[in-house]
Parts: sequence; C-alpha cells; structure tokens
Amino acid sequence: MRAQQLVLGAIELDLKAADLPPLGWYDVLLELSRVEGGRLRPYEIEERTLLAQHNLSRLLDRMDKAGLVQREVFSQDGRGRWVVITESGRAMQARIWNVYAAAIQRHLGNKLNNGQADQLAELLAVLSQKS
Amino acid sequence: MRAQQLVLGAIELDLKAADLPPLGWYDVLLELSRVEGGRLRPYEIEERTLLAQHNLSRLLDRMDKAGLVQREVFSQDGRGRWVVITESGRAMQARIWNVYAAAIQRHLGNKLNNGQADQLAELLAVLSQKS
DNA sequence: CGATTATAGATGCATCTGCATCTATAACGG
DNA sequence: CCGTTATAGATGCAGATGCATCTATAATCG
Repeated sequence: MRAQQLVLGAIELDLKAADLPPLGWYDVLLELSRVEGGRLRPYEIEERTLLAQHNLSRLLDRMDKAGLVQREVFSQDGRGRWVVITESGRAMQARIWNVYAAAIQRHLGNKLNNGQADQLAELLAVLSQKS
Repeated sequence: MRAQQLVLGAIELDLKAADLPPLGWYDVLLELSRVEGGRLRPYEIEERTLLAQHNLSRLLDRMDKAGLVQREVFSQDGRGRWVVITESGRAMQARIWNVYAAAIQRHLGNKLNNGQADQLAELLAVLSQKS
C-alpha cells in the first residue's frame, strides 16, 4: 500500500507539473485509442479499467466537456452509448504518454533492474487473480 | 496499480461487510495504540501514515465525533494538539484488526507462499525508497 | 525587542468518489 | 403478447479529497 501510494503519488505529481489530467483520463484514452474505430461502450471501458460505473459516467462527462471524447447513440441497443475518442483526445493520449513514460522510468525503472521488474510483475499478477 | 486496487478494494469490502470504518481509521488507531500514553501530535500521525495534513485533520474530526479519539491541548506549544486514543478507540482498533487480519490472510496469504511474500515485500521496499 | 519567517493545525471551496436510486430499454417466462 | 426481471447508463446526495489559504503561535535575525 505504501509503495503504491508513493509511486502513484509521484507519477501524478509529474503529470500535474506538466499540466496534464490525472491518470484515470489516460486509462480511458488509451483503451479508446487502441481499438478499431476509437470507440467503445461505457461498460467495455469499465471492464478494462476497473473504474466504477457511476465514476466512469462522470469522468466521461468531464472528458466530453474537455473535448477529448464524444458520446454517440448506439443504434443496436437503445440503452447503450458509444464513446468515441476525438482527434484532440488522441493528441492528449500521446502527450500524457510522453510524461507518463518518463515518470514510470524515473519512479520504477530507475529503481528496479529488469529481473526485479519481471519478478514484481509476476507476483502482482498472482495477487490480481480472482480468488 | 491493478493489484493494489483489487486487493485493497477486497479488504475494504470485508471491513464494510463487518460494519467497520475504512482502513485509514485503522492506521490512525494503530499508531496511537502502540505509543506510550496513546497520544501523538497530528503531525506525528501524518508522518507515520502518509495521510495529507488537511486530510488527517478532518479524519480526526470524524474519529473524534465517533468517540474514538480526543483532542487535547499541548501546553508546550500553543500551536500543537494532542490526539489521544479513547478506550472505545482501542476496542475499535482490536475489532478492526480481527477482520483486517483475516482479510489479509484471504487476499494475500492464500495467494502467496512465504517466500513469495518476502520477495514481494523486498521489491516494494525498494520502490518505496526516496528517489 | 520587533519585524520577518516558519510551523501546527483548521477551514472554505471545488472536485471526486461511493452509494443508492432512477430512467430507459431489452430479455425472458408464462 | 404482457408482466416481471435484468442491463446500460445517468444522477441526487452525502462523504472524502486536494488545493489554497487562514489563524495562531514559535523561532530567527537584525
């Protein structure tokens, strides 16, 4: 818990210092940017990111207002929506990645060698397994 | 990040299911319960827990209102306060620990053997070191 | 001393999160 | 079909968090 808080906090500070939005925004932008057509249903984003439904709904409000995504109707199911990444959203994803990658390097890469990083990833993968 | 979110979320759910307050409360109660006299200055709690100052200040409001801690004047320095754990606070700390310990066992202990747990702790300690 | 600066803690305000619930639509079962 | 139940997503409200700033007191330095 302590390590996560410290590392995440340090990364978020780096983002903030570069006037970029928090990591949650990046997670959404990344998922959208790497699927065909740049569009996903909200529940798909939810599954991929571990954001809670109500939380994602309002994050999308903010990202929509910021012009990074747009909501469109999903005609096959009247309940559903498409969330589509905009050009500006793709640009933002790239800008964040520049800073994010450097932050990962600084706060993780500089502290662990490759073997340790692999080991850590493996142990955390074990913890992430459903129970 | 994912592992932390999953494991912490699962532990918090266990606490909530037992009608207990979130882990932040436990952190404060634990620190207070294990010092002589059961009292610390707010800034000391802050250092030990990584809670932000303004955040801790209001957490203490809530814990005070719940009768788990009391604030007392600190006569050596007019700016300072004592935070003192109450009997009820000690009882709560113990009640939380029962549930918390079981949750740690379920969500960590059952997934990692001792060697893996040690390895993980060691890697995370490396990450926690100041830059 | 007295003015400046630093520290301890509290607080107003905006944002974010969780929780429950709501609306709208779809699926299902008799 | 129609009533019940399930699913997608939004929203009102309370509680939590971050940020900046405020008050009060201490320490420092000319």
